[in-house]
Amino acid sequence: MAETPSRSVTISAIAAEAGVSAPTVSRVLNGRGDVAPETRERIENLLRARGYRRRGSRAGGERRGGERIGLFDLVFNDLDSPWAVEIIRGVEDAAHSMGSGIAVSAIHRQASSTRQWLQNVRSRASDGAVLVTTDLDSDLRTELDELHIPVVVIDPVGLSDLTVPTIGCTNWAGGLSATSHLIDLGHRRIAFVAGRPELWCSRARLDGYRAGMETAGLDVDPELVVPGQFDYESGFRAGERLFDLAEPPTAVFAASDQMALGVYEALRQRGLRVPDDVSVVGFDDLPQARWSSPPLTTVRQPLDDMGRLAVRTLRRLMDSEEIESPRVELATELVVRDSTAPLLSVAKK
Amino acid sequence: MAETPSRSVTISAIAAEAGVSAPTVSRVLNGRGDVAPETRERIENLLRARGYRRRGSRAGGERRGGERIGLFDLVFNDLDSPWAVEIIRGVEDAAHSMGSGIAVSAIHRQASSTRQWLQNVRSRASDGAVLVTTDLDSDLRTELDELHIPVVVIDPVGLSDLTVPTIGCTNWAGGLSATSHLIDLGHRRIAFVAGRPELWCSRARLDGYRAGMETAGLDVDPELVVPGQFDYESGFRAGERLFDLAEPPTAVFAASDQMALGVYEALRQRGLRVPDDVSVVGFDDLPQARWSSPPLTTVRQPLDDMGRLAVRTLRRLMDSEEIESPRVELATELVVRDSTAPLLSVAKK
DNA sequence: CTGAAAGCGCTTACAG
DNA sequence: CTGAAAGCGCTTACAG
Repeated sequence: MAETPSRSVTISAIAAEAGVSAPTVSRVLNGRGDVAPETRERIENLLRARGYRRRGSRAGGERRGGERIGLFDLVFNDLDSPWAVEIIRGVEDAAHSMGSGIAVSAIHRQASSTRQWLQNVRSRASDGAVLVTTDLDSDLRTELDELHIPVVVIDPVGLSDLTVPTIGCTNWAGGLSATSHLIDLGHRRIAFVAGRPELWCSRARLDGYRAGMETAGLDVDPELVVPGQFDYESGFRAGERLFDLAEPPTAVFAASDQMALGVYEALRQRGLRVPDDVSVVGFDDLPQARWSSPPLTTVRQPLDDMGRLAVRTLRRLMDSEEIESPRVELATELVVRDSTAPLLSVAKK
Repeated sequence: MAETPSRSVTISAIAAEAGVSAPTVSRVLNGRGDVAPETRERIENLLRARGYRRRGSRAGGERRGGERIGLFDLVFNDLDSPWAVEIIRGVEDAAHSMGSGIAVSAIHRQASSTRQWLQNVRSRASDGAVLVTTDLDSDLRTELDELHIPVVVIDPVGLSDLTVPTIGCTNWAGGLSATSHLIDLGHRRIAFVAGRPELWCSRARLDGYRAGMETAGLDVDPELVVPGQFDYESGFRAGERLFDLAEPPTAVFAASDQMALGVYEALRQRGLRVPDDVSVVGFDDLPQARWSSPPLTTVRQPLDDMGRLAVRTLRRLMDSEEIESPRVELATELVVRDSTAPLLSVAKK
């Protein structure tokens, strides 16, 4: 857990601890050349370990509650995630309404770049960071700890073992509601297109699907559970596979909107119509779900609310208030549009 | 034009000019209570006019080239623009590669909020701002000038009279290429769904369409030019109108992807198929163009490159280098996917 | 490569 | 409501 640095982690404090003078520490901080390598390293370590942050001439009495910069970091693995804007909107909105700004960045792939990025984050000394990431390796964790700012992870994907507060959504319940909706419409042969198998959310959505089927007394035909990777392409291939089956499904529940749209395309190429011939349900409720043809019935992940909650949690952490729970899951909600319809000729096995 | 503030706009300089002592200016800056209203106002005006920025104890010699904070502001009117992520990605990428971060914000609707937002921007004292906006009223312009930082406007929409550098794309040429593509496929009755009429880009795209038609010796049937607002809904209504015509078009060129997807839906509801029955072309190349069913042929606006260019331009402005031109337009490019097909039975009037 | 000294920009008690 | 004084955190010549 990143501890808020006890105030007065000043240059002279560091200098004293390192057994050098303040000017030397200053030189290290400003990347000046003339410092002995060992001295430099010793000081750098101390700087990181103590969570030193530039504070200019905030002299005299301390600002209560630790000084605020009015800036949060919002960090993505990659900015081309389809979720990105939704989350940015929520985070920006919450930050804005408490008078703060947000610095958005992406950890680009190369390791060198990560280092540079951390350097940036450190130098802008924001009040806290919201991470949106599927894999948070332990190196990065350590580095983040050394920033000594509160961190909250938004995790639409379901991470397992984190010591940071994380915000997710109810994947299992979402899977269940999508499946029940299709069953209520009379469907019996319902396929499931899974997400990336290494992520917990994929498993939770699958289990929700199974629970829905079993509760309705329906067997899950293993042929109808096909793998996917959350992206359009894998949804398309899953669709091809399902509708080349001898006995194809009458409804498909895809674990992401992108895959659902891939299924659309596979159906279109086979001359099958949504929802007349096949019902399709997605998961996420990305903006394009509303603009697809037909508009997609899907399980909404409240990404903007998750962003807002992340900022509020950060705020509480900054104020050293108690957090109720290290992991909070917001409710998903089934949004019924036009891609699902009652099964006309109830084709039972 | 925002002038880079001559260095040493210090608290004491302001104090001298206002005829008060430094502590008084300090009090104003920190929103302390005990300052006479007139004094406060006088000082505030001076602060803004001189472009005062907190500088902590950057003592002695000046950092050459004006000190860098390593942060750019990226400002949207609203974060729910479908362009937002693309631009964010480009700007983040360019900023990242020059070791800077980006602060993303939205000017929320209320006037009070704008004030608060400006306050934020001012206090984070970024190195420059990229604005993405369709209407930049003159009040906001003045305020921005008073920030004394370089500003570049990304304007996918075609503003008219600005004294700031703006970056756009070749709307007219894009309209022409889309239209020519359809004509090359044998289409003759080609409809155009226009964008928001008050924006220049709408006019440029329309003119490109007209130019394409006339060059091919085709008359533009006024019935086939229908109004739109760039959004999905208006595209849908335009589609309904076009295909309720006695003699409907065989191809539609919509001035935005969102409207093109609306046209898809109108066609679907009428049992018409894309591209078998009707060819459709969009404009923008948003991510969802690739994931629609069928994947949409569209005119690509290089939004990410526009973002990158904006940052590079800002950089040059910061270094007081010359800018080639106050307005640069990047090339659009026709991306052919599966929503356009040759007209089988050449139906000539 | 390092420190003692001087100095900058800013802020906070403390008077009035 | 305001200023003179003291002081903080940091940095830059300047010696050695």
